[in-house]
Amino acid sequence: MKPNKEVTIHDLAAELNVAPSTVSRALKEHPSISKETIQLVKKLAQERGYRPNQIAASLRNSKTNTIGVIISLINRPFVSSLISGIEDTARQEGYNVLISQSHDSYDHEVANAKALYNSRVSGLIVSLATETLQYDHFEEFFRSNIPVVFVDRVPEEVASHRVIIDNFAAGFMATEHLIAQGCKRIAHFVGSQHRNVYKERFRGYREALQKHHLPIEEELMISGNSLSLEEGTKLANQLFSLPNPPDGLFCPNDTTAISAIQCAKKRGIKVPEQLAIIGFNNDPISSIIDPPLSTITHPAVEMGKIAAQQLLKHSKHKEKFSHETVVLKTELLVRESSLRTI
Amino acid sequence: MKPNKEVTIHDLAAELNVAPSTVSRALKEHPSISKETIQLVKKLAQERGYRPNQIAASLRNSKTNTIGVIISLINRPFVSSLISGIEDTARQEGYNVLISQSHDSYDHEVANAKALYNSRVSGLIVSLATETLQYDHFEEFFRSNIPVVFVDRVPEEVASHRVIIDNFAAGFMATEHLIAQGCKRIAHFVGSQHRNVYKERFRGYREALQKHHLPIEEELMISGNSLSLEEGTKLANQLFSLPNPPDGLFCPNDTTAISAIQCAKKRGIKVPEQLAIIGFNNDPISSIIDPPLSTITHPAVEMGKIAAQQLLKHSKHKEKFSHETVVLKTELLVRESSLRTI
DNA sequence: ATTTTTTGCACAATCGATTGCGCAAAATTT
DNA sequence: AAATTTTGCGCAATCGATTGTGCAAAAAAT
Repeated sequence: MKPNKEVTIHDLAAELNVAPSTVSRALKEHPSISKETIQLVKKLAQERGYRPNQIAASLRNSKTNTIGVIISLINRPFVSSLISGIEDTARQEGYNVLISQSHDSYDHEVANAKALYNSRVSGLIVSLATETLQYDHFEEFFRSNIPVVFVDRVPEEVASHRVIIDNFAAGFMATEHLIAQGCKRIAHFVGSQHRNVYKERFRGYREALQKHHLPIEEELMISGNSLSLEEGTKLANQLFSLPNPPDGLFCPNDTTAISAIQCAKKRGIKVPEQLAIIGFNNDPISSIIDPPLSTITHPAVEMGKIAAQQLLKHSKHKEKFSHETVVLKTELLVRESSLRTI
Repeated sequence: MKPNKEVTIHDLAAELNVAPSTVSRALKEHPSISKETIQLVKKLAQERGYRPNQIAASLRNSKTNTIGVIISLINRPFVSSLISGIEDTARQEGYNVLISQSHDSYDHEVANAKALYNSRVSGLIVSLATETLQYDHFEEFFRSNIPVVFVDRVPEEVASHRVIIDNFAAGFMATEHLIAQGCKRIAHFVGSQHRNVYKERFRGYREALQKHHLPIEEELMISGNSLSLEEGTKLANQLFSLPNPPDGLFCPNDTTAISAIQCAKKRGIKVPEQLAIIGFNNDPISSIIDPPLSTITHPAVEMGKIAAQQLLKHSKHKEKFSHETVVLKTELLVRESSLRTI
């Protein structure tokens, strides 16, 4: 057995005294090839350990059977679950998944988009970087008719395929829950207003307050950026130092909610008695912390699956420009951090 | 501007009245092309928005500049961090990263290996599935001289490139720490003995006991499989139901340690006073739980980086068969769950 | 038995970049 | 001025699979 040498359709063709084109068609069971020839070719292919060269096929077809993914950072619970969903679905359909991290930087995102475009991906799934405000780097995909599906963090200005949740409704629901628990002064960590997710959650928060005739107070809306554990601690300290501290807190992610709980503990603020807290995402950690964190479920794996399905549908059937938006359900998950026995 | 039509070196060549080969060489600053021509070509390439077609280059070179990755499941903290490290390093060098999940199933792993092989990846990074006991599916990579680097969960029987930690030393260290805290009956959740990581941690545990003349008791070594949160709860309950329960517990991952802490809490077992617990991995969750979990640090991101570096080194220089094993440092991270004030 | 249709396959171009070989013009040496 | 070397670039094959076109043999229709 020669090493380093792959069997090609030419080898098979030569051995069977047929043309390479016949072998190619036989392997695909093309109707213009007789059953006997098909059997023969397939048998020999099996014996010789023939493996189709995807690269050659990709070149010929200008199609790679590869999905490109651009996300912020893989090692975040939501993101890794999203990718997990994408990968499972794509691989079942025989597609490969190429991933790239933007690290929430616009420049990285642009560079990754270019790289994936050059790699001739069949489609692209994107969850935008926090920084991203313009979307020119996706234009060439649109022009080349390569489907792009945005997930979770989507552009508001661009007509596109989307898989999202109703962040407004979720924010509203979370806030209303705190109100129902008797909270009168409800604070919010305000995420980057560039991104739909934080913007909408914030809007939901404000409208819930309005609906229930609670005042909207500037000092209770503290702006963050990365919404990391560290930043969460900073924001929480800021909040708890107010002369008139809040009795409820809606965090736009679980990470900062965790920070808030820990910070509250240190200061001797009782959760949920003195301060009811609710997060967002249902990260694994939210069920572990003490007290367990109330949160909004976020169907990450399912989002990934659906995004991949959308992409494959458009990639295969070349349906053009029926920009669909899929909105997935979220649920209020009440745990102890917000549950008062009134 | 025509849509759907990519600029090729032929287009550039035609416009400049030179041969495509000249364009190709000019773009690579090949010495046999004059400086002026290089300038000319590069300028036009820029203007026309030329993008090299990786596919065509890959076909010609039988090289894809793509790294394949096979891991168990992306949405685990250790794994996603590992991939993050791989991706960062690879992309800096202009490589793409193709990921696939084995879901800890041997069959999936084999299928993914085949798929990645057919995609002609330039190299492969693998962390083995729990189930995997034979390694034939990597043979074709070896034969084709495609570098394979095993990370963390590596085969013991196959000569290969490896990036690992010293699981034995870590297990020993963890156990000795519990002994130093005054524990006399130290339990261990025994992971799958197919995998080096759990096997070695277990061995470290036993040898530490021996060194300090503590009895090795069968009933304190409880075997798990998935080592999931759910399984952890089961194992913990089993352990705590012993007539003579342990006063120390070394878990081979943080997940089961978390389960154990929660289970202990429910039963009113005080951690660390009655039961000192130490985990493994330093998952984010370990610092959040109450009491904070002592653990062994596991340099996931760095492992990914080094694995990618190893791979790229071998991929580029085609160095053959100098199977290196890189062993990374781990540290004992003492938090409250094991810290007794003796 | 001849014409028409169908069947089964071969030929050759194509996808786009790469590279060994070779040739002519320019530069250098004698 | 002639011989030699160097410089700069073109030609054409190659990587492996795909596919439109065409042609001969077999099958069907007249």
